[in-house]
Amino acid sequence: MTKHSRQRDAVYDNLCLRKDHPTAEEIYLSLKPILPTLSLATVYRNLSMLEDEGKIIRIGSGGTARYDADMSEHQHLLCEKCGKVFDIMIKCDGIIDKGAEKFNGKIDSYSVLYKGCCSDCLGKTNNI
Amino acid sequence: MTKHSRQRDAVYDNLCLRKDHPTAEEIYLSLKPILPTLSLATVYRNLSMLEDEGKIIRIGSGGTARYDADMSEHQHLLCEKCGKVFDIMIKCDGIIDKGAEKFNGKIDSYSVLYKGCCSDCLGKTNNI
DNA sequence: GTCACTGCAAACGTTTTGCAGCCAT
DNA sequence: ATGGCTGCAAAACGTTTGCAGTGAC
Repeated sequence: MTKHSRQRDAVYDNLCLRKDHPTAEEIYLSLKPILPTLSLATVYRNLSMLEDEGKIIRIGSGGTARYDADMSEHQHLLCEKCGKVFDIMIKCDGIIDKGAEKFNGKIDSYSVLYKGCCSDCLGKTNNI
Repeated sequence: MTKHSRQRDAVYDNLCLRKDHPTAEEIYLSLKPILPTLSLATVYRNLSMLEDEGKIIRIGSGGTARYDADMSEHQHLLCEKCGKVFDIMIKCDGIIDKGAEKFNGKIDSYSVLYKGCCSDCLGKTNNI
């Protein structure tokens, strides 16, 4: 069914190598010099496929979607000043059981999104 | 500064009365019969204002934003079959401290988004 | 009377889709 | 040679904005 393509591999490899949590367009811009004919639509298509395959996750933090190829259990923090997303490497043991006690259905997964301010932005003027 | 308006009160009241977590358009459609001249842009503008005032929260569950006027501490579950959002009334004590231990910045808030299947959808055929 | 508010329409940014051609299998 | 993939352009989608006019204070 699924064939390989230079473009799909490039999108996945690019995401694996980066520690930030790029948007589709950031991936596109980063690959464009290497694959000059690459189209943004192809990046979107491949990101969806990779997400469906469970190889990457989409972080829906509000407006623009960001992506992450690190599938180990961890959570994210959204810096409300600069909009960047940071990893928080914690496991929340028991949080699914806790939720299941109060919910009359099946819980498959959870994700925690913290909001706050990253250390870079804290360092800059605390004023407006 | 902030004046009252029939439209803003209507949006807020509508959201308070509903137990589902409507989108902006669902609120708009529900108010249109009562306020026939109401515009979708006004609903969006008022939802943003109410959010800024801290009277409602926006649930960013992926594509379309949903809103909730219940400001008590609770979390949400997104049913992956029907797309509805359900309340899960739990407090995750200590989860901010836990995150703060692993993050070099300031954490203001957290939200947990569970994914799974609601009891209604579980009841229906488990097949595709 | 002032100024925040509304309605409308047009603009916006992100994401999806239709299509003809291409390339991996 | 098949059919999943690509690039392009256009469309779709949710949301925001500019503007002239209205209504709350």
